Amino acid sequence: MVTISDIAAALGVTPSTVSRALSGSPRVKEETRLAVEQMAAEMGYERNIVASNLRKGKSDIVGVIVPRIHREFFSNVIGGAESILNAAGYSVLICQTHEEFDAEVKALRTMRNNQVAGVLMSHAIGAMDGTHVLDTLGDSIPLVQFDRVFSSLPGAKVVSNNFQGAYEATKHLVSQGYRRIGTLAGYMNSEAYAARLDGYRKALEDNGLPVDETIVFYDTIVRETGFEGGLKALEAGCDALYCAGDFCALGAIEAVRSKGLRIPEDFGIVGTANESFTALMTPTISSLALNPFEMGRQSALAFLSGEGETVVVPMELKVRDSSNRNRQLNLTHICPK
Amino acid sequence: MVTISDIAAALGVTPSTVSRALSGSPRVKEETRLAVEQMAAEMGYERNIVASNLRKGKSDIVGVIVPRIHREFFSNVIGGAESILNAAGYSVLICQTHEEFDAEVKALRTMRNNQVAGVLMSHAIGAMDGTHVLDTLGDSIPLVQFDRVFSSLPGAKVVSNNFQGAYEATKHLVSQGYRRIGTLAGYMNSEAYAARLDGYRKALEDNGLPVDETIVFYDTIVRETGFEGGLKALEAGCDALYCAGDFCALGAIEAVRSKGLRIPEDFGIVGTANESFTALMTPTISSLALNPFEMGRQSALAFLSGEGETVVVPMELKVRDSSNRNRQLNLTHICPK
DNA sequence: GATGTTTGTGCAAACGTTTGTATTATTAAA
DNA sequence: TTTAATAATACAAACGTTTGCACAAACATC
Repeated sequence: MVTISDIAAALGVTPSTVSRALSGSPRVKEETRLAVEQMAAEMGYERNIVASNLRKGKSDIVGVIVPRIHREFFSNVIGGAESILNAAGYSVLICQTHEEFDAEVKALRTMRNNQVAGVLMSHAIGAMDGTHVLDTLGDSIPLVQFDRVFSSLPGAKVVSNNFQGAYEATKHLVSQGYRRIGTLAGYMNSEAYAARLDGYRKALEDNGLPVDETIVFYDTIVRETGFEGGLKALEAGCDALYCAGDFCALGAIEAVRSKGLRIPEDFGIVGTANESFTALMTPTISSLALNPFEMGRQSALAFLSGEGETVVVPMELKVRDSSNRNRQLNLTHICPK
Repeated sequence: MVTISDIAAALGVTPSTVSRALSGSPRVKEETRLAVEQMAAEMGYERNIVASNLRKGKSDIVGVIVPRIHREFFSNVIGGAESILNAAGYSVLICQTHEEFDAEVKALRTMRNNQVAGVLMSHAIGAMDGTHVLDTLGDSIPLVQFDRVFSSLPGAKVVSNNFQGAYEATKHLVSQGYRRIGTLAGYMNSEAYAARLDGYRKALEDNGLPVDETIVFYDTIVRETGFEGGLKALEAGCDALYCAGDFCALGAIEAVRSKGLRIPEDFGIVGTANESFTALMTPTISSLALNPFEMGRQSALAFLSGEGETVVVPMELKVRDSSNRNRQLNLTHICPK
């Protein structure tokens, strides 16, 4: 491995001059810089980042902590963050917590020991509050939280606009002429789900429809509970459902079909998250898209800017066949061109 | 930040003793080790990994380079690798290449500068051979390639058993009574697709069916080309298709349906990759599953073992409704319990 | 031409750890 | 009791970079 000392020796200068030349300090003559740069290229020099980091007490590595890398949402967040960070000269160190508190603490410790320049994280379900973050990370490492955030912690936060999104989704169902719109609401211990429920309620109110608590179905997240929720909604006379997840929306669709009803003519469905399968089903499923890539970008930008503000990333309603009564089913994917 | 010198000072010993005590060297008295450990805990000491790495010339970071983090396959590979590496005390540094050669070189350089303990990688489409890897990485950093490998490069390789997998998939179609089985074969400049085609051919041969080149449809990868391929297969009198991808299988299913035929009664379909949507469609799509998580695990294990062997990860045929003539459609997902 | 100000380099310490060698304390053998 | 062996610790250099300070040369000011 060739070092700055080697370059210095080759040029008859000192390592400090080489260091300054390579880092673009104004304290070296233009001529010297050129000579150094040329020699560095010639000798195939690459700065030893580890040594540099030790000396500077900072690294160009940013830690990202997520519950699970291979969940679509998180891998997209990582992709978004990486796109910004890489361009800014940072690398990304990944840890997953598998939703466990202990693993989250361990991940934070890993980040601190590696002296990362900052940490972007989304908390494990198992983490009840944020005290462990401050304890482990100290206050010298900037923190950015995304999606699952503790407002008690300092630093920037990047979240989805769940209220507004659910409001739009519900309003869309109203605009399509559905009149008894229920919801599969998810778990209320999650802030995100609670906000979606609020948005749903507000949309009904604002559009002159009654808010009927008997057609709010809680704890419906996965396909099976979505199916059950769908059946209950039918019994309760619903003609549409805003679903706080896509898997439960899928279950609900199957429930509606099992009763011989048509979608979207007889029953409308909007899911949430824009999972990739929603665009592939027949009918395609309307979904309120999270924007994980953008959340990743915003998290990275928040880290780079160093400001501690909260960024709200809008959700986007993808109107597809399952809620679109006004036009023919979109069959372009079945019969291309 | 508390250092080993602080601990040493507090105990009236030297930093070297503290270092040895903490790393479990047999050259310190049991009594001293205990005292050091206790003091370290008391003072909240955490080893500075950067300094340690600099001195040792090695780090406990393993680099992973993939074309795109948020592709399902790769994020699962990363998840698998991380599960092994984390347990072994390593952290994972991620770079993506976006399928570009230049980005791959940059990623390799990042890895080298960070003095990673090893690199696990899958090459970008844009990389034509492996010379850049050797040039950039040198021969001191162990390399493990997975999925997209250059056999010319040294080190371990982890690949899927495409030949065997396609063989099994095709044999399965034969066993279900299909007799004119075509294939949507994909791009032949990819080793993986070529191997699948070979496996398909061999299975037909071994089962006494003719290998008919007029029902091998090339360059069919995405949904649209799959739809076209499906139509052509119907015109050619096929009653089944082995598809080298899941998206083209989806297209083929839509083509079959557009002609009013039933699946699997009139026409059988098997896809490849086990994309998550295959289990969610109606009917569910049989698919030849890659095993990305296991490939990640094997890559990490290959790195840890230091051996340069090639590991072949078996593919697994997931028999679902689209090719299963022998039993009723699997409706458990529609009507739970 | 003496004094003050830039400008460009060199010197040397520092970042926190690890590790080969030297030194001391302890024990065993003669 | 002396000597040899061993055990435990101290010493000091190293890893490669960065950076405050010192220093010299070049230039400007009066």
